[in-house]
Amino acid sequence: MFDSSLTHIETPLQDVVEPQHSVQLRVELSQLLNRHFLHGASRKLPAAHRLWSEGDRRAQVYCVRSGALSFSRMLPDGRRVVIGFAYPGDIVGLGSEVHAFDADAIQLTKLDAMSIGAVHQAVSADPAFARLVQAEVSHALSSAYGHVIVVSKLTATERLAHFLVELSERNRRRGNSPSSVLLPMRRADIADYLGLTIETISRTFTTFRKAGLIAMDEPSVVFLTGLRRLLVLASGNGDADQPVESLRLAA
Amino acid sequence: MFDSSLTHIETPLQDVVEPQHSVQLRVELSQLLNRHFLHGASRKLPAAHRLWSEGDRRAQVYCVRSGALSFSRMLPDGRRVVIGFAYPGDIVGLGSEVHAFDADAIQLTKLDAMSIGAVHQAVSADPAFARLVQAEVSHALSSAYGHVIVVSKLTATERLAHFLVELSERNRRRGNSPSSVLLPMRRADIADYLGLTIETISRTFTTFRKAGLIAMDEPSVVFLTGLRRLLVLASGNGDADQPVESLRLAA
DNA sequence: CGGCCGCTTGACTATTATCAAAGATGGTGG
DNA sequence: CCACCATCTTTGATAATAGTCAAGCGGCCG
Repeated sequence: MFDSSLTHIETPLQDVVEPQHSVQLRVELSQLLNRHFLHGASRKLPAAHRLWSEGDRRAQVYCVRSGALSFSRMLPDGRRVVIGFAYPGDIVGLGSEVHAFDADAIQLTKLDAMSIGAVHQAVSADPAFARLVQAEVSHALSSAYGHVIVVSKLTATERLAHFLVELSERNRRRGNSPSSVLLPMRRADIADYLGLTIETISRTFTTFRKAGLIAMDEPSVVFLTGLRRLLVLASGNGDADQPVESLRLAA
Repeated sequence: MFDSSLTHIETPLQDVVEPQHSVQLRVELSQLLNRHFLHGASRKLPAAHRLWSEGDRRAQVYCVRSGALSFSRMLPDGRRVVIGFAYPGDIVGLGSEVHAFDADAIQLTKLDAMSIGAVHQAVSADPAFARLVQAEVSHALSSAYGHVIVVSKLTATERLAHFLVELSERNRRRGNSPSSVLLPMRRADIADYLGLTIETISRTFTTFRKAGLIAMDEPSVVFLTGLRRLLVLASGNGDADQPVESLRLAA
């Protein structure tokens, strides 16, 4: 039981952010979360409020019920790096005893909390929950690796395409439409997540819009009208294909 | 035992690549490795040879005895991303059932192998080994997070400083001198690791040399003559201090 | 000895950051 | 209820960092 728990770590096929929960695991998920988190304390965190700070000792593990969180870190000179986001259904606070990043609500966010002790108990008592926990840790690892690729080699265009595809994939896995995504975070968060500036983010959105890849009425709702081409961009197919060609022409 | 194993994950204080093995853990380490890896098959991998490829199913877990490995991934258009390196004492192959990256020897590398089954057994039988495994996974996670920061926000100068400091810290933890580092990998590997080009790496080395931060006789041996200033650069203290000032003047 | 590979350096280009300012949007107080 | 203010987003002009293209140097191995 123990042996398999640590080593039986499933890795996503691609540099995708979401855990590739198999269908069965996905089915189990809501029951599991309810079983273990419902009896924990519930918490409501207003937008821009901090759940924990870098250096804090972890006291609770949370399940995001609604809203969204950002994980970020401040460099000494004020530059900020956003490591990732958490959305409803995600379990956050696993992986380290001392938090390595700040966690902030980017919207009004509802969380269910479990104490560390309760997590320990649940892990030993419930193999399915143990798998869930391990899947979350594994997911975090492959997500981080994927993100390294995105920020170290992709162009601004490719990074934003990747970001949108990431959210689209998440929607699809959740049974929602993959052809539109909600952006609960501000442009600054996206910029700091992708290693770019808000101006570049904004300009790239405009480029995408003019190229017919997306449509936006409000900044926080994006319709992926050219999902196929976005996918090509997101995977880093550089200059090999025509989609980029047409994009350059349109830009 | 099981409960603590997954959640009792120690995280490095900083965005450093090496696990912050406490003194006691470090002391245990050699015994542990010998106990569990000595009876496994030993393997000698020539430079530039591949240990595993992306997509391969994991069959073995290895302990690096000598030499060095690189973990990398190829983008569709030929761009390469180096995710990290492994040096003697590192345990590699944990964390996912299907390898997410290629593993290549960058030197003649000696490895001791354990089958997955043996790892499972050892984890359940030996709590200390379980801690070691969990420390490696935890280390990989925080290492990946730290690397995201490096490649997403730091300048070329800061990235290379960070890289050198990383290796210096490793030396110090191992009881070796922190004031010089060996670079077993080629410039191309460093470039792909830091998200830069070989030309930029080379130029930055030259800048460091002219600024008195380092000294080099051969490309693979670097004396960190200005370790203090390198540390400041590595932490991303941007333009706040004088070290960068003097560096700009010297460049 | 010669060719190959890796490192360094130079000239130029290009992508993205920076600086600046003008619309939107949303919330608050008069 | 409307006006004002703050905040966020978009757009424009310019600058800087790193990339690209190209060539020369040096060591190592056949």
